Amino acid sequence: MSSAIKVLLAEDQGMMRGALSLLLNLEDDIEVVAQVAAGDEIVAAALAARPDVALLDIELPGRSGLDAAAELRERLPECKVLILTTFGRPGYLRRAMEAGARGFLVKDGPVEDLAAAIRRVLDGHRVIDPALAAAALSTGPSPLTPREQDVLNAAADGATVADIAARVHLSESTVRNHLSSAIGKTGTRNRTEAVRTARHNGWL
Amino acid sequence: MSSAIKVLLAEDQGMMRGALSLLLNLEDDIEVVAQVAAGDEIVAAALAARPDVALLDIELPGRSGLDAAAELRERLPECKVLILTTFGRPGYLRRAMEAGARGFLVKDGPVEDLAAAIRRVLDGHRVIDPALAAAALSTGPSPLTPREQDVLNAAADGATVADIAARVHLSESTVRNHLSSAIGKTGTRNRTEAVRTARHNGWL
DNA sequence: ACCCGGGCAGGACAAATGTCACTGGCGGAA
DNA sequence: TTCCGCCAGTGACATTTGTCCTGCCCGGGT
Repeated sequence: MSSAIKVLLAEDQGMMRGALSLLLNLEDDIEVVAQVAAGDEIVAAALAARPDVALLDIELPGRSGLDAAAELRERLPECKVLILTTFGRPGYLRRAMEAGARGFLVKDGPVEDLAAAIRRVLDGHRVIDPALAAAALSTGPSPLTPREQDVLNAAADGATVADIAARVHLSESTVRNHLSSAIGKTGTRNRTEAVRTARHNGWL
Repeated sequence: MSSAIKVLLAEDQGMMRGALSLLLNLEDDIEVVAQVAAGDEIVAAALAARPDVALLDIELPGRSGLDAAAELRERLPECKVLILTTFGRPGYLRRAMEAGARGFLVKDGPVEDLAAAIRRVLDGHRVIDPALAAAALSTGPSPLTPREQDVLNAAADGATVADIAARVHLSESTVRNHLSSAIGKTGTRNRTEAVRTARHNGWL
């Protein structure tokens, strides 16, 4: 093989990262040329290593993999992005596509899928679980406005209205209104349930 | 090698399970003789395959790995249990030790640790991250009574007092009392925070 | 025998939460 | 321009939540 496929691997869990890296290197047409554990290291590492494919987790410390994917499209368009995530949330898939990702894998499927997906993506194909795609389409895009997302995020760990207001720099009244609106849009009964379903749909 | 170390692997995430399995099988003194994805399949698989070491995740569908570990000690005492978990919660470590586990690994560390830990555990040693052990000791055991844990669990997804009362078969008054008590013991301000810190400490 | 912790339950009360109506500013689309 | 959605804020209101106090039952330990 004159030129192996160069892969960048972004994954925070050490054991997972190490195992995937070893595994991919066993394939004789794939070479892991960079590994990072944090989202804010992705772009710099990619610019240095010039991978053909970037294999990105979404939930990473420092910066979301989706975020990094969007910047990669600008700065290194020849690098194809393949998202590899624990959760097949409809909103994640939608945002991944909007960020220019070429494929979307969940960490459930068999490992064999991984190398195959990398090759298919490099060939210009898209790799998406059909069931997941259907779910994403049926769920529709997020109904939450940016502020509502902010407030829900701030409310996620049990903060009081006063806490949230301080964190987001809003009046308590406004926070209450945004929370109420988010509860309404998610069809739930309180902020905790609202956070739950928003998370479940990948809206946060 | 006349007799390789026989390992049972319990892990719900398909990609992780596959990768670890392949990886361990690369070691010429280790053989993965059984793989399960659910907690309630562990004991049956172990009785059938008679592994030397059981590598168990904690958070599994069907049944907790800690639970299964306790039963394994009864039914297959010659099989050493090694816990492999995402979260190094103090309470998890404590419960793992009480369930008779011989080792406790978090999925962060390097993959190389894994095979080494398996060999050490088989040799009769215990494998525990010293920092984690210190945290477990300093945090102390769970202050929550069984009922308080039930109620917190039922409250975790945003259920109202009425919902919880119905789920746990208690009066609303009693639920409020248990919640208030749990909030006090965790040093928090509301049920959401109480659930958070109880989870964080591995008390649920 | 006693006390004590856990469990269960009810009532009363203050505080936090969720809802609603209404105001106004802003920017984009028709 | 007018309309509409998002944003920000206020005030009033009903509901929920959290706290505290009371009482009772039980089982284990001293």
